Amino acid sequence: MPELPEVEIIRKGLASQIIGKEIAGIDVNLKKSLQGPSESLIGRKIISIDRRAKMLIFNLSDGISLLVHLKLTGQLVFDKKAGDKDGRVAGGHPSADWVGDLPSKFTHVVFNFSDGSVLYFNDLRQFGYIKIYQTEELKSLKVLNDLGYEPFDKEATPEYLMKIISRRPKAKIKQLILDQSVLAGVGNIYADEGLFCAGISPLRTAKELSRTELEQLISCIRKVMDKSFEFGGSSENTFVNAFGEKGEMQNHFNIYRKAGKICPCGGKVKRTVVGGRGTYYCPSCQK
DNA sequence: GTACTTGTTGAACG
DNA sequence: TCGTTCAACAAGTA
Repeated sequence: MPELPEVEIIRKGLASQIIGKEIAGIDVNLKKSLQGPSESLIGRKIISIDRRAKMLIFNLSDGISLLVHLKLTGQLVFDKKAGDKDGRVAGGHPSADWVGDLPSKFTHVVFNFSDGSVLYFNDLRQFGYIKIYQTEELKSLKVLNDLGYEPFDKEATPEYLMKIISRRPKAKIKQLILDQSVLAGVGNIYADEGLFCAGISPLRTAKELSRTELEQLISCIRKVMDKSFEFGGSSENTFVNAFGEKGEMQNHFNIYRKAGKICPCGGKVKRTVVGGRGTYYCPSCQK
């Protein structure tokens, strides 16, 4: 499930390949996966790719933008040549090809570029989407405007969090950092890993945290995300980069999905539920 | 066969 | 109006 680091990895990978390419044709196999007048995209070029939280924004020529959310199982995979997955490997990377032949039965949208290359949108659980907008419309789009600062923004400070906490005195710290209007781009994995790194229990009421603890937490979320960039993202579920390759971060989790395992501190990792989400923590070193 | 998982939205509630 | 809780979405995995 792509969170901020994974989406950023996809953004970089795609940007290195498809900037300047012209859309020659589009196959829409599942209507809800591509919302809007798809025929209006024909002939447009990809100008740039931005990321906001866990969303990607493709800016096309003539003031059109695509807003892409991969949700739980969405994938964007680029092939240099349609029907030839050897063309998927860029820069000599060995193919950890886990996606297999494309299109597959989970390929819902296919962008065919004028040079014969292809971009596949695959989504096993069909929660993800690509929406077509006028670039201008994005400024007033609720899903974008409601987002809080990202963990790497300089505005993401303990004071920023304290201000939010004062409005939400009952919220548990994990619920707050998972809330996209608080820290945009943080998902379940990096919330748990960040809290573990900071030695803070996900069950703590946010209001009880000191300024120092909040500072530690922010720096820890950055640290685990940085680590994920290094390892090419987490592929615990269905994440692959733009070339269909898995990341390695899941082999370096300290706490996520480790219920019953022994924590480096010697304690036993527990699973519980916070805000309706599976939550992993070590009661002996997270206070 | 059944429970569970996951991010986000939207509805219902106080 | 605001915060909080919870169902809904899909489909594979345990």
